[in-house]
Amino acid sequence: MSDIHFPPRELAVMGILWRHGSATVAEVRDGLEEALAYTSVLSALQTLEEKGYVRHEAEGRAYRYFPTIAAERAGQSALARIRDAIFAGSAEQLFAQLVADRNVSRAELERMRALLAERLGEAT
Amino acid sequence: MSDIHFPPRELAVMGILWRHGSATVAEVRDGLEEALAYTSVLSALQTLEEKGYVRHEAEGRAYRYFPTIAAERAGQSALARIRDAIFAGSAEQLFAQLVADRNVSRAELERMRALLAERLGEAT
DNA sequence: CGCTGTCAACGGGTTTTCCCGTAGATCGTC
DNA sequence: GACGATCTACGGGAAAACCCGTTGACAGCG
Repeated sequence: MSDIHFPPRELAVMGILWRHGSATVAEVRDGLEEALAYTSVLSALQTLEEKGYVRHEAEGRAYRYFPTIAAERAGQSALARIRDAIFAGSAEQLFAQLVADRNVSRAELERMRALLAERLGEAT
Repeated sequence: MSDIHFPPRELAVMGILWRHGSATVAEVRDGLEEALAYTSVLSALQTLEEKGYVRHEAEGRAYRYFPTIAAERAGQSALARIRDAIFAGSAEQLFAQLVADRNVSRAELERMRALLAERLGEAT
């Protein structure tokens, strides 16, 4: 039910916070692919805070921003949306597309297999 | 590089086109969860057409709309984006989140396993 | 022919997203 | 204390997304 949706720029910012755990405005700015003005990054953070996806603490003279939503939860929501809209509700089709990517390493595929075996081994 | 991104409403519309292969305005409207005015749906289709994600053919007095982009391609792009932003670039983590969903059936999991075995069996 | 229903085009209003300049506060330094 | 660097708050402009009313076209029907 949680209808979480991040527009492109805000998602990019959240991505950096998830990777780092937390970050200052300057750190987010450095992490961003596109070179934005300092105030632009700050604005993004502020709107995210307004939406409740982020909070901040004072750190010295600056603010340190923390995600208030776990990456897993955002991921769950995003995957469900993609599954339903793009893959006609089929997790299997989604998976097929995922592993069709030539860039996924053999090691990764093997760990997926292990994960799958574990999941399949569970009691019904 | 293909930076495909569909805002929520447009994604919902595309989803219906992908499911049906094609659809008239009325059909899209019926398929949508939210009850929108006819003209609102038409507008969405027209902006999608403007962006080149959709085209139309005359069908009787009405138009029939077709997606011009394959669901697989949109899916590839969407998955890459959430993998990078939410799962720190790890397809494995994304996969873990996918199968963590209690709603994926055992049958689906088994087909994933088969798919994975096939993919792993390929020559390096 | 006139009425009714369906359709696409158009335009406009509102909200959201995006980007940044300016202003004001604060800290360290000379 | 003046200066420069760094930071947040604020506001505003531009574009995108969203939602729909109105209009005019056209087809079927009595």
